[in-house]
Amino acid sequence: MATIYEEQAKVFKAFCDENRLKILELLRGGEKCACVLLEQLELGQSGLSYHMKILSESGIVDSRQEGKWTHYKLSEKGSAYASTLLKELTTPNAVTAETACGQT
Amino acid sequence: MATIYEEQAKVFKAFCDENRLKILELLRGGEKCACVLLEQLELGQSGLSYHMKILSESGIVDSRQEGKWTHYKLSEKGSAYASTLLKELTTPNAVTAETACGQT
DNA sequence: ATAACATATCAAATAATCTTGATATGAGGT
DNA sequence: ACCTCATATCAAGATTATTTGATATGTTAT
Repeated sequence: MATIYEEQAKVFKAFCDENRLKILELLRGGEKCACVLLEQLELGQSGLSYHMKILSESGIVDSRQEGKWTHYKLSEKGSAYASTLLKELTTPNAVTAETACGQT
Repeated sequence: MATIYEEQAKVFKAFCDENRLKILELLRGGEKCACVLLEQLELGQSGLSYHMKILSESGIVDSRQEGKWTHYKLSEKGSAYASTLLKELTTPNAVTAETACGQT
């Protein structure tokens, strides 16, 4: 069972690795087959598969099977969710008052 | 010299660790002194310092010295930048056309 | 200047992530 | 059924991140 923090972290892991950022950059150009991604990256086949799994699990990328090929694209829903989550995590909530040093 | 990808990844590392997410959650309640954060987390002093450094370097958190104490708070600027960056990284750019499998 | 305290840095141990090569799975074609 | 190809999974090693305890730095008070 994953904590809520682990769930949230999973979303942002998509953006925390150089190879994954490169993959996302490629996907901004539209849906791509794994074989096309493989051509454009300094990555072995199993390495690409590893990163695509992380991207998929983050929700940022959607995949679609077409015969032997797997196609990947940016997920609008996933991206919107990440965006919302980021805002949530960085927006002060007025409820709790500021506490000075030493106070409980 | 860091690549642009490393720079981008640095921003999102803030959100990729359970302890840092807890710290951000606390900071949503307003500026906090390190000693207050320490009380509320399952972390040693050096561990807290380690994570606060990562958060500061991500730009998401600002720090302020006041005598012996260091106060931390969410950075509006940093959060806004992260938000913009996330959008950038996940928005299709119309320029590049989609490529079918096997095409260059 | 010295002592007491808050925080930062360092170094070593541990844990998590990433890479790589080998093998497994699953689809299509013969 | 068998072969080929695309992708996934596994396992081992390499790399990077995190934790922990010890020490260093810098501030305030005496």
